[in-house]
Amino acid sequence: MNTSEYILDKVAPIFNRQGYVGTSLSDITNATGLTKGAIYCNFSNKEDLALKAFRLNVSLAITPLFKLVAVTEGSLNKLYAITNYQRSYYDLVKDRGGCPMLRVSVDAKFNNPLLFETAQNLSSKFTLGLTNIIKDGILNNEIRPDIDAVKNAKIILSQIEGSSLLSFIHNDPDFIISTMDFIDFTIIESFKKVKI
Amino acid sequence: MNTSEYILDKVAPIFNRQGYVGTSLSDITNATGLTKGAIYCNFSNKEDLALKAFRLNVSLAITPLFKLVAVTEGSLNKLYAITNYQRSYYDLVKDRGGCPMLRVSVDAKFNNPLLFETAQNLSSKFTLGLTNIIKDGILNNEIRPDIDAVKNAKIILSQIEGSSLLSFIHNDPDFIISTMDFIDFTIIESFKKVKI
DNA sequence: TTAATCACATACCGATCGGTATTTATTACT
DNA sequence: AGTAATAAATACCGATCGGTATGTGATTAA
Repeated sequence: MNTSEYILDKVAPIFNRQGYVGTSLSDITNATGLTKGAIYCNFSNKEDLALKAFRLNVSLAITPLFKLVAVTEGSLNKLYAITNYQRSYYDLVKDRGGCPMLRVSVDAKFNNPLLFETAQNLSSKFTLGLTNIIKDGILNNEIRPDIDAVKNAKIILSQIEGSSLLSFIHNDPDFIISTMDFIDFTIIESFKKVKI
Repeated sequence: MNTSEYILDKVAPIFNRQGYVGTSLSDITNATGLTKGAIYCNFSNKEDLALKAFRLNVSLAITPLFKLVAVTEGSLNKLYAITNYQRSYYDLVKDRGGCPMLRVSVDAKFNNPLLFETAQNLSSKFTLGLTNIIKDGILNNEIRPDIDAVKNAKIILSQIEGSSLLSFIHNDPDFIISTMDFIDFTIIESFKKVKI
């Protein structure tokens, strides 16, 4: 691990907990044990560091889910893989300040366009991914053809992000657990074709 | 409207858009046209101002919903009143920076315990309110007795907050609309007793 | 009429902000 | 061994931060 990676490793959770404006250069030098000279030798400025820290947080919290979905066969199985991944999401991110996409979306919308756009794109990718899973399921006769893929993708992602937020607010993973159970037993169940 | 109210009126949307640390005293003096002397004559410090600004944001965005629910008769009607209120929520808060409960929860958790606790209590009140609506519905024979009130309250609130966030991220009120339709036609519908 | 009070403005405080120029130590190459 | 390149430390910059002490003009009460 080189110095840049070391800095990101130490700093990424801080950015996610305290936000972009809430994290100062002295927070960063304290956490790394390095000086400002070292920081600015490895990153062009604070925004550059924040952006790469966000990418690291995403690669730890969300990218594994995308990879898991990619290697899972079948639309219904992909959906179950998502809810299953989310069940352990609270433990995964609780010490890092919760869901990075959520944090940056709220934090950066009105004062860091570049950072916000990155989070926005990630959210779009998530929505589109869900939509395509459902559409593919319809094409492959796994999912009823009368299911609205876009609508249901929006509903499911809303539940994922909302339950993540509320578990985070109340230190209660049951918001996620209950919501994922609901997605499994009610939403995904309603996707299934009636057996003849 | 006295000076304190005038300041809060001007400053509350800024706090909600930029967050607590993201809003400086000069932002405040610029927005109000007043000087620091006037601000500190009306509020003891920045945290005091932020807390009261949060309360104002809540009183404009969320309190009306609580009042609407209070004057609505019947558990199912109360639930429909909530989803109906949410349908116009995006327009209600879009210029003010989104849902204040969501904003402060994310923003204040690790650097402003007092502010965070206020948001946390509000969220608890919301969860408890939903739970009691469902419980009352069961007692009054409006809702099936096998419905888990706490679980469903958590699920519904997750959907409300999550869809609000995503509409806010994508400037697309349809996240809220689709999710509220889903709550109406699937969740609340499943609460209803089967007609004999 | 004058003294006290009040609300806000002005002027100032030390601390910290993000960022940079310079110096120093280490490594790599010839 | 000597030199160039690199990486981090040091020292410093102006601007801004939240907060306060003092000044001032209007209002009120005696």
